[in-house]
Amino acid sequence: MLSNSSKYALKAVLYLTLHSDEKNKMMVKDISEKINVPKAYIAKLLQQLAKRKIISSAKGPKGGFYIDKANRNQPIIAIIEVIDGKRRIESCMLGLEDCNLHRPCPLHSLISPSRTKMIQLLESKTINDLAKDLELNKSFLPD
Amino acid sequence: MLSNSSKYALKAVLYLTLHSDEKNKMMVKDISEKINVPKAYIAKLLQQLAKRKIISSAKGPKGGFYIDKANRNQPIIAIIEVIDGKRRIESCMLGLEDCNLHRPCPLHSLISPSRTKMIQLLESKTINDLAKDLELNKSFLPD
DNA sequence: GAAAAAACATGATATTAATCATATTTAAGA
DNA sequence: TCTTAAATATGATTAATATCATGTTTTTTC
Ligand code: FES
Ligand code: FES
Repeated sequence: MLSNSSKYALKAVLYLTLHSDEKNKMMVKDISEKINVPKAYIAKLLQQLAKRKIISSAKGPKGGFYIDKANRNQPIIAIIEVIDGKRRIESCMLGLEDCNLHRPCPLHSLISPSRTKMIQLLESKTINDLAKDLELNKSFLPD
Repeated sequence: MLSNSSKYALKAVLYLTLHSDEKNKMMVKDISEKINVPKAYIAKLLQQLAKRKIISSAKGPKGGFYIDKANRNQPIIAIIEVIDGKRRIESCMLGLEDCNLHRPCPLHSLISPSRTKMIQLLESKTINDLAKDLELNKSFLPD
């Protein structure tokens, strides 16, 4: 469903949402340690996210990554789309080019409704929504 | 979600369900051509499925793979479990060891219900159920 | 009981995804 | 304006999947 990279990216973004803002930027090194993902690996992912404005960044001393107001209100799926691409999550279960309603594969009627639901939730829930759950101890960031 | 291998396996099993029985076995070569999957690749998958009794097989001249009555009534998920393993489909979205209800990851509440639903359907629908849909032109096997 | 036709077992190669490394650019602060 | 601290860009390596190849065993048929 999600690539490893997307999982890491999501962890990093949520961590940043809880622990950074315009005034408090975080360095790759610290993020990496806290979320337990190799530094060079998460660096690459964070750079991709920054380039696509999912998160914010500043170069130079006192620089780092952070999440600003606008970043916070983006849907979860934005992260996944940048890292995995839209296709991965929406593609046909049996490997058809597109999941085509006019010529559905044998699994389509079985799983399509559930998947559509999932995607809708990923589209409607924001980064901030998930961060709130974490703050309220309704959920937990895995090591 | 599903590996390529699982997708191929499922295609092959459904094709066999429609075109084989105890009296009419099919050789790898023919299956491979019909479902458009490389011969050596699908052969390996079919052998795994046969060893785990998901499908049937017979060696020697006039041998081949086929689906018998018992095979037909197995749940779809049996195929996926043999090829991908149970873990792949049930694992936590954020990469936790198990999807743990006592310490759910941030995505859990969002996607777990949909995923559970999907799994239940894969458990309850049989190979035969999907084959029926194909016969009635309610669904189609991808090339 | 020998020859051939099939699955079976095992291993090799190729492709993709995950991980690591390093040189370049930018901006802060002395 | 020089030094340094950070992200950025790019590419190299490693590991996991997907794909291909080939020798071995079983069973039919003559
Ligand atoms: S056509 Fe395959 S999942 Fe929709
Ligand atoms: S704990 Fe992550 S999906 Fe359930």
